[in-house]
Amino acid sequence: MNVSKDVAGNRRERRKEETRQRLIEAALSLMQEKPFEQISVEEITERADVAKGTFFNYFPTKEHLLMAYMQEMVEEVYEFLEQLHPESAESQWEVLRQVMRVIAEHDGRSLALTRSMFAACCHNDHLRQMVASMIEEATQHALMGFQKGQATGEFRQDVSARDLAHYAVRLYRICLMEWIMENDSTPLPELVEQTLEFFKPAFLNQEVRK
Amino acid sequence: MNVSKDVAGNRRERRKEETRQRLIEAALSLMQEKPFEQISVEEITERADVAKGTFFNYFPTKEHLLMAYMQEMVEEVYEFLEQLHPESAESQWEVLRQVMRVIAEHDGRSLALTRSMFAACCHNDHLRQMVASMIEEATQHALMGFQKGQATGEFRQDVSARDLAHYAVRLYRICLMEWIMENDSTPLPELVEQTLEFFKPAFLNQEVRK
Amino acid sequence: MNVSKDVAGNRRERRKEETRQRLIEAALSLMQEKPFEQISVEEITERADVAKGTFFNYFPTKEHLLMAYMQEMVEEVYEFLEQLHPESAESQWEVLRQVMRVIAEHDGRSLALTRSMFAACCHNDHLRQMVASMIEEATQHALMGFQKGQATGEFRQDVSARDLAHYAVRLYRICLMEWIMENDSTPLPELVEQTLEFFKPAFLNQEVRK
Amino acid sequence: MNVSKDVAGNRRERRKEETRQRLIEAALSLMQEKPFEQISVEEITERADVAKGTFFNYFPTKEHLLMAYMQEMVEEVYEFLEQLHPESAESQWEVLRQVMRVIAEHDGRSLALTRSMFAACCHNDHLRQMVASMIEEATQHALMGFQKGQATGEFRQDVSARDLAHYAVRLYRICLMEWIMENDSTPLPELVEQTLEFFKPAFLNQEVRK
DNA sequence: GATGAATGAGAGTTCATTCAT
DNA sequence: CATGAATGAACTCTCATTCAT
Repeated sequence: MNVSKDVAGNRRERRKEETRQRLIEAALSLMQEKPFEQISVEEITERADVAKGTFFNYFPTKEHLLMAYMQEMVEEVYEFLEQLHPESAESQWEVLRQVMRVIAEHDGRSLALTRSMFAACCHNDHLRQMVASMIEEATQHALMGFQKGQATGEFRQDVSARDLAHYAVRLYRICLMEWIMENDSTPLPELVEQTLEFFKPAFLNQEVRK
Repeated sequence: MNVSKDVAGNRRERRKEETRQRLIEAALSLMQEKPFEQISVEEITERADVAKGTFFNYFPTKEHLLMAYMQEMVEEVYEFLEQLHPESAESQWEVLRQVMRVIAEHDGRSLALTRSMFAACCHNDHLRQMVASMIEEATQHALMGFQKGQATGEFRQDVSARDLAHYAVRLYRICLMEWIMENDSTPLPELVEQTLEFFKPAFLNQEVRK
Repeated sequence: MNVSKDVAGNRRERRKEETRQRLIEAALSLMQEKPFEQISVEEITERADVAKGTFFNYFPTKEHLLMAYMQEMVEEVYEFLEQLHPESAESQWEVLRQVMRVIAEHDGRSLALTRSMFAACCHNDHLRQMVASMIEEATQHALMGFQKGQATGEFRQDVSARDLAHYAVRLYRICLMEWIMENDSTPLPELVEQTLEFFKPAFLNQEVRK
Repeated sequence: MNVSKDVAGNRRERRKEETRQRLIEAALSLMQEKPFEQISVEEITERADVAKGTFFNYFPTKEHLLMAYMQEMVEEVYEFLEQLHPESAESQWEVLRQVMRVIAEHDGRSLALTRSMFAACCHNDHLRQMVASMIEEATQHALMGFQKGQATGEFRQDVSARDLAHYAVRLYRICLMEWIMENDSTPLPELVEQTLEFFKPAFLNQEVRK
């Protein structure tokens, strides 16, 4: 009986989690079409194929869905960063480039969604905070690479590794922004590639720098 | 009678223009408090001290006000750029820095407003187009400086002046974005200063670059 | 031109007042059918034959309608009391009886409405306050009668005229309550008549009784 | 096995009754905070620490809980009245006063709850019926006292004992109503005391008065 | 051109009730 | 019998826009 109860409980929980995901995905899919604020709860539930009221069993407020999604994204990013094992690489710059490319490929899949999230961040302190912590995490991670690179003389040494990491992350973000602001976009990964290439001199050691 | 009519017509036109400005300013002032979409026409007209219906005598749609304002901004920027006479300067990099500082001081006055405009751009193709043309204009302008700087050997020559200009403008925009995304912001001009300083090596000529 | 404007303004104002009254009356008519809380704004506007949104041009909240109505009632009662000229009467008790009868006839027209107002008062401090001030006003008015009656020896003198007035008003209210709580009601005026008759000894001077 | 079944059955029944009581008490406790209609089933079940669905195993409808509670109150009052043995008293008026005081002390404990019940009665025929039967019961009981009192000459004899009882009960109810309608209430027992004192002459035999 | 009352679609949210587990 | 996820009708309130004055 315990067992059957557990199993049943699990099924229920699974179903619950599934509905939650359905709601989030419905919202994401709609955000490809228009900004979050213009999406009604009803549209979301319709696309998720649940009743309108069900929405509020999962998210006390429409806004909470966005934050829940962002939370998932944050966790995903953390996991991704943890799985990286860049020690094996010969050039840290190369590592940076490759990591950024992977992220760019991920982010680059949906222009509309990224725009929606961006706009949402403009108006929402919580969301901004979450993004900030994601960025901090990424910066921390990059920091290690830059420290190694500074040690080997690959990177410039007249600024702190922290600053290098910081500006590297910014570089990625400018690409993201550039991308969502253009009407006829180059694919994000390319944009990143070009931008990195251009700004490389600001990171690498120049033999003759005094 | 012709004359008096003209005079009357002028007064009328002046008043009309004045009301228009009052509406725009009311909207801007409200955008310091909350995003554009959360501002109602009634709030705007109330602050502008006109009747609700009057709004639609000036802007066919709430959204048109935003575009009208952006149009004004564009024109303002154009005027500003035309008034610059940077030929007299000895270092083009210095010119760039000073121009950016002036712009940053201008933009830096209202965080909330800038956020609002940013978010609006995310959702509005027209607005984005306007911003794009502003940026293009700015890039054009910067181009001249970089051409001179390349000629004197001040700037790197392994990339086109166009690219230099392009990335310089991007650099400004990343600062803008960074600024609106932080919750506890450094003043925009400082941010610009620091960022420029960091990325300087990506623009300047390095004696020993092969 | 001034004149025509004024006339137009007046027409507008008249229409506005008319709509307001229509809304109030629609609400009252619905309150004969069910308690206020169970009436939706839509029902009210439908019966008043205006659009749903119009309601909120007149009352910021559904509740405000009730208070507006109560305000009107209060003013009506004040006016009524002012118009009374009971000085001419020979017996103050008779005056009291007649006044109560008039009021009872007025209140007695709608059982359901009175119930609704009563219930609303239970939950609403503002409403209660208004009722309280109405009652105070009525008490003040009754006070004068009782003072005269005490002077002529018609009323008992071992309690203050204030108390006499106070309890007289209470007596009316108990009838009102009794009336709304019965399922098969005697008409309110009769109820008042009987009740007054029964409690007369508590007001009149003893000596007079045989 | 029969036995164990019975025992188990008893336990089950005890638990069932207990849950029922918990639900009722939870509702009552909430009614101290806001009117019944504004209380959701979920709030009740939460406070009773059972699942939402459980509620409907005990009461087919939210409203039924109120009636169930009222039923309990009715029975309680019946029991209370039965336990009274007022024969021993010398003055029936004194008996009346003391009984009313006891009831007033009971009712006087929760203003908000009393208001809630009152309002509920306004809208609910069943509830009103129950109250009516409670009142009838009380009146019946009072009747005996008044008969005795009339026999001894304590009470006036120009009206029926039935009427005396009737108006005595009304007197209590007016106090109750007065109490819930005031914003700054005198304690109910005091109110009752004062009111009884004032209206005494309407009950007692005249000759007896000094 | 200015006014502001009227409009009505639509928003987010609540909640009594049902029912599969 | 307990559970709590699902339901969907109903709610109050907002607001861009229209239009008669």
